[in-house]
Amino acid sequence: MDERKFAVLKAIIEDYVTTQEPIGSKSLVERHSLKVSPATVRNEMAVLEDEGYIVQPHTSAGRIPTDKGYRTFVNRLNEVRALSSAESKAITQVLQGAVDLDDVMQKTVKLLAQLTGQVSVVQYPTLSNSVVKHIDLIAVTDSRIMIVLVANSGRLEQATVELSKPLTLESLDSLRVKLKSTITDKKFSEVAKLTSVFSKTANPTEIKAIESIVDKVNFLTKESADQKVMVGGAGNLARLEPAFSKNLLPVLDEIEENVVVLKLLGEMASTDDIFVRIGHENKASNLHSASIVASGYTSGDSLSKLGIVGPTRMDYPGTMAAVGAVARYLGRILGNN
Amino acid sequence: MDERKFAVLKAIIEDYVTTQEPIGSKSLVERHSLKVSPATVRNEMAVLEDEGYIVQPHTSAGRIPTDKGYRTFVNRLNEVRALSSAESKAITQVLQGAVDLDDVMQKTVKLLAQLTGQVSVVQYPTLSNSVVKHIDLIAVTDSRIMIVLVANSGRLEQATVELSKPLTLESLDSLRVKLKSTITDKKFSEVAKLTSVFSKTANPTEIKAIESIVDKVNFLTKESADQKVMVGGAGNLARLEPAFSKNLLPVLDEIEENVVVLKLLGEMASTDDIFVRIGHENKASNLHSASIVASGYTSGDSLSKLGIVGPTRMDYPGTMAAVGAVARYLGRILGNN
DNA sequence: ATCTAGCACTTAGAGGTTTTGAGTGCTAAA
DNA sequence: TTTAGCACTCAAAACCTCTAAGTGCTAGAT
Repeated sequence: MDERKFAVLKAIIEDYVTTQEPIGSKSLVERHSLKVSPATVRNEMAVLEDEGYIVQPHTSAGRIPTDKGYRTFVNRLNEVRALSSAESKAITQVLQGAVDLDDVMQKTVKLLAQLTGQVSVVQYPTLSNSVVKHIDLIAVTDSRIMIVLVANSGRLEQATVELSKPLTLESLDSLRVKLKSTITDKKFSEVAKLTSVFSKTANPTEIKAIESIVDKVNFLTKESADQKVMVGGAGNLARLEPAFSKNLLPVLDEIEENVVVLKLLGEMASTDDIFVRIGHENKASNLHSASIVASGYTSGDSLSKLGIVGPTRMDYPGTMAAVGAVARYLGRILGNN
Repeated sequence: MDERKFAVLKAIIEDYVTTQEPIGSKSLVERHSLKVSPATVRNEMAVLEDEGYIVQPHTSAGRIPTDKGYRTFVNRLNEVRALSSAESKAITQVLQGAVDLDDVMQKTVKLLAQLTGQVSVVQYPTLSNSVVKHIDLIAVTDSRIMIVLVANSGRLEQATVELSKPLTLESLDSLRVKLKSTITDKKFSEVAKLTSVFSKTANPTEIKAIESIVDKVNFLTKESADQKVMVGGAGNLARLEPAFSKNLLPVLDEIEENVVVLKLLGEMASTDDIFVRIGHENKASNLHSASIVASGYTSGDSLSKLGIVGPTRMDYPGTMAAVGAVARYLGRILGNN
């Protein structure tokens, strides 16, 4: 595609994104300082339409971009726009103020939603490559044990176990010590293997209690525990056109279920590039009018993901810049460098 | 207000809530088995309008309830409708499956949103009356200390402290032991007082590190740490009329800030009755077309709150039943009886 | 003393028509 | 290759009419 055609496509996309209305040749020439006449632009537009980059909603209307149009536009954005200094300042300030991991995640998800005006999703740092930094068993009542597990990434997992018979403080202590020495500094993915010997060596009367505690520990360190995400800016949905949010509502409901989101994010490239999936590039048919902009972020040795979901008609450069910047800062904060 | 007038008001409210359209005398008589003619109903309606319980959007239209109308309707609901057995079964099943407090809160907020179809808010169990069950200091790296604090209610608080100079493992151990013995089984509200002596006795080279750790502990146990809520069902906003959600959007933004919600909930009666605030009964003017249904719930010795925000035109009996039931079950689950 | 049938009156909104204007494609000249 | 000019298209705005659901009032029925 030659330079001028692309300029026209770009202008159409930019105007359409802001006005949300089909763009005609005349207003295009006016708003952008293209140095040709509307008639020339019309000819270019006809070609662009033939080639599937734009369409006319009806004969006498202007043009709107197709998925293909957005795609080539995004592909040509060789370099991601830098955020304004105010924006990047905001990011650092907000994230710096966070006290713990949950707080960081919450602030991040909110930040992303505000910067982009879309629904945002942030995955917790994955555990599988993490190392157990600390484990503790706490008797909240005498038959209710709370397990606290801390990863070197700072992520904390907890669970409570309800025992059918109370466990004496002594055996809880001994179990704690044994667990601690066995799994501290080991990878999360190895924990289940390491604890498998526990049930054999235990005092028979306590075997059941110990088993259920160890089970829970294994559960917490299992892959599935990775599947944790935070969703934010759901209110932004209401700001968008009803037609769109209607489509997306079921998705949102599922988003709160985490599973779908993880699948979405999982499908994204696993590098820390910014990844964009536009309209029909999404497999799920209820996302055919939606785009996803995501990026990986690294914290220590784990790679996790974050991103936003919005209508295909969105400000890609701005959104990509925001997603990229937030991913970068988040990695920095978590990686502590 | 005599019996029949109330029956008419009630019928109008019920129909209006479902159809969302002004209700006329004829359709009223048809749908409800009032044993009088439309003309009679019309007379009653004229009186109800004079007294401010209902209004006509325009001369030739039916009537819609006013805030006052809803209010008297709600006040006459002397006994809260019981939930269907399917519903209460769902509640127990969902809540029983939760593994830890965060999970309980998240499931609760979601449940409430689904049952009522509104935006829901649940406050975490307050800490001020809780007792410290456990405290631990964990060196994530040598200059990064994580503090873990568990309340007898099962609520867990964490924070990380970044030290300017690393602390030796020995002094960390001694601090941990000292902290543990000082504040375990003490009320959260007393912690700050108890730790105030720490800075005097500490080894001068470590004084700064210890101070910042103790500071953080105090911060975690301070009242402000109480201010934690979870919001859910924001997607429901998009389902409601745009006119309404437009009004409520700024509120939702703030809701994510927690502060407003807490204020809202705080204003509610502190008993565990179900509390309803309708339209203009809300002080905030952007809530003038919204109603709040809330209830306190008790877990152990702490009283916290939960509720929903929706348009004035809502199914009060159903919503009140749901809020009440969820509050009751939540208290039961957390109180562990 | 109530209730109700009947009727004249009101009016938002549904349905239909006209007008407008932004946009197009094509042709022919620059 | 670009552009001015022009006939053509069509969604949406503006306007108009008519309908139907609703009302209040009056006078007769219970």
